[in-house]
Amino acid sequence: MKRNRAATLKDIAAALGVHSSTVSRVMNPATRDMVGADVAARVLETAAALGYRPNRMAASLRTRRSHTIGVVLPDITNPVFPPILLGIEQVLAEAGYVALVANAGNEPTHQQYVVEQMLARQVDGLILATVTRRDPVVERCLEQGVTVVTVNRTVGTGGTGGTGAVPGVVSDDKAGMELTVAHLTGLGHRHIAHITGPQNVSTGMLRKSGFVKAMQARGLEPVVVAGAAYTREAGKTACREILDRFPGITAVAAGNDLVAMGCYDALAEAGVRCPGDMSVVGHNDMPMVDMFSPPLTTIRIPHHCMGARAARLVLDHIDGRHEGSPHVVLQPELIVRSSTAPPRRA
Amino acid sequence: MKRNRAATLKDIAAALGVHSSTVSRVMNPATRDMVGADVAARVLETAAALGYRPNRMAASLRTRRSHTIGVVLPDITNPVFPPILLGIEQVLAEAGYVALVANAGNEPTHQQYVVEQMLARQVDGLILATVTRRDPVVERCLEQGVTVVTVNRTVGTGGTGGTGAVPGVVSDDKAGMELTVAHLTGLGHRHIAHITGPQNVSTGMLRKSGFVKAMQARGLEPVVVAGAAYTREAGKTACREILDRFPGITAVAAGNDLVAMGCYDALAEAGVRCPGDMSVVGHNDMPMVDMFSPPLTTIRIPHHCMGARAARLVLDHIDGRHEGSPHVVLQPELIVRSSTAPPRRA
DNA sequence: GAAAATAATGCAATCGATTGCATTGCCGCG
DNA sequence: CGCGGCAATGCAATCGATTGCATTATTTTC
Repeated sequence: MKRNRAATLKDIAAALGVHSSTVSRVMNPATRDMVGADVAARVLETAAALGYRPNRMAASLRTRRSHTIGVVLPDITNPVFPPILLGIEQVLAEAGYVALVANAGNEPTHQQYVVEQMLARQVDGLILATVTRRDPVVERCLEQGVTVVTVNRTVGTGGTGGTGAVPGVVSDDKAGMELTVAHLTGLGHRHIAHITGPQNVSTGMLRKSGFVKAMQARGLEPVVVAGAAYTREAGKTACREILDRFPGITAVAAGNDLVAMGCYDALAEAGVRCPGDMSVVGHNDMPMVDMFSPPLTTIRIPHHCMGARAARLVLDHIDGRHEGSPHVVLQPELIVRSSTAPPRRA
Repeated sequence: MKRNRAATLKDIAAALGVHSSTVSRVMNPATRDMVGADVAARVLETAAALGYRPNRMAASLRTRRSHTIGVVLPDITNPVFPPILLGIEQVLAEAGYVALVANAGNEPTHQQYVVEQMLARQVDGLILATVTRRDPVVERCLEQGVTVVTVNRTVGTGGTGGTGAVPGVVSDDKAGMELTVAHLTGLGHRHIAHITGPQNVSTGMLRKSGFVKAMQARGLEPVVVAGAAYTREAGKTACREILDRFPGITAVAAGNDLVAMGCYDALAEAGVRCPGDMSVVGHNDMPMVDMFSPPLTTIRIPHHCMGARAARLVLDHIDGRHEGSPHVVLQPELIVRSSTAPPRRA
């Protein structure tokens, strides 16, 4: 029958006949040497004996530092996010921080609600994977001086790098499309279509403009079909449209892997063979796309690294280290598998 | 140039010439009617004007309720966990709670560390997806009277239901194997092997014993091969072993879908065709297994529901509602796709 | 040997919200 | 008219840890 209240600084202090402030100093390694070595030793000892665990909430209230970072995702079920989250957590953990994670969907009002909840819990910063090019949530955070970093996507229309107003870590989406087009034209394709992602998010816009630019640089006509969303369903619909309206097309550059999956669905339905009759390239290199039939050729993005860098960015910002560029652009890589082949008649 | 400190109860109180306790009562809907309607209205009004956001940390310190639940996962990168997390979050959000999520791997010392971090942040309860049948982390939590619920796995060896000492939400693993064996024998298979998961976790043990029981009930010889882990690599190794040591086997019941993926690898390598020469059944129905070649026949587990029920269980426990059984066993479902077929010569 | 510097520790306010209890004012009822 | 009772609000302690300042005890220095 033990005490059921957890031990506090005061309990330890009382047990040793010292003041709680002394115990506090011992507990913090940075101030430990302010107190005598013998006392410190005894404090540590009884702290262990009592199973003392500091109440970080109380500390946070006083210091205004919660050592907690809010991570806002649109949908953890999308396989690109788990590796990002993993990277974030590893870096945070090393620094003694933890992540408050929430799925906020795509609705700004709900996203705002989620962010409010996090702010009410005094998070020291936010990592947003939900941002649109012009994002009301980000704007509110900026107004209030909240530290915020974007990941995977960026705010602003700008070039590859974004506006710079909000730090962020992204893949070089334009470069990714250049790789895609280079690969496809290298195989002999000349009639290539791109199924876009949503144009209100940076990835959707940059991949599209990257595609157009890469095609034009080769003197080819870019065919662009709008995808309604980054989903399998949207990919299927868009691919059907290509099959109907652009019979000459021999290759599809999908906005991402989910969209590519939808292409597979549409092609199978229409009896068009991949890669025999139609090549498909994805974007993201989600786990398991190598198991598909055929294994998907796609653009690999360093997701884990992306999360890690984003976490480092927030932590740096919190500690006042505004070192280097606030914007990190990672280079993607082409992974050639079996969904691409030379066009039937070159 | 506004104030940079966030508005507090006192600020509102000062602005209206009332006491902060009055403001506090207005802010809490439950105590709102203790104060005059006119005053309440004015308080609400200036709170909005000042952009007041309650500091939940301060409230938590006083009330000893953080409205935060710790969720401990072995690896968010495993596709079974995101839907569970989604289910958890939805239920928590409805109740005004948020989730503190951490990947803790499989090492008990690191898991313990992660749990300590969460406890230090005063989580109101824990949902553990990491538990082994005899779990040191759970035992420590129990000692300290921490509310804990397991999900996906359960502690204890017991029957399907587990020991009952720790509430948990699981799929009926034995029933899942019964479905698998019934399906396979229904196709005409008589020589079936099972690649187990780790035997120190409940799913590994229950699926194995479920398999053995289902086979014996049909008078068939159960062939069991130990898988080193729930990974693609372990599945590949174990499947090779089956090919080598048990040439008569015509079907494999894999411990989970990742293991089934490994089987695909081993079969492809050995030039054994699936489902022609060898049928494969998975377990979990991870997203995208329908894209595999061939699409995987597997056991579907209601992951989302599992997470939701687990969250409800913690919340009930926190609110002192120990209603109903602390153990929830969900029924799995067989999803027949194309990795299973009658054996070559029945 | 006395003054000054230094080390070790105690004191008390503070962070922001909550809540049991005390106080004030008003109303109704006999 | 006076008192019980109720409604509305103020008061102050509290949650647990942190930290600037004050107070001792100890050492150094001249």
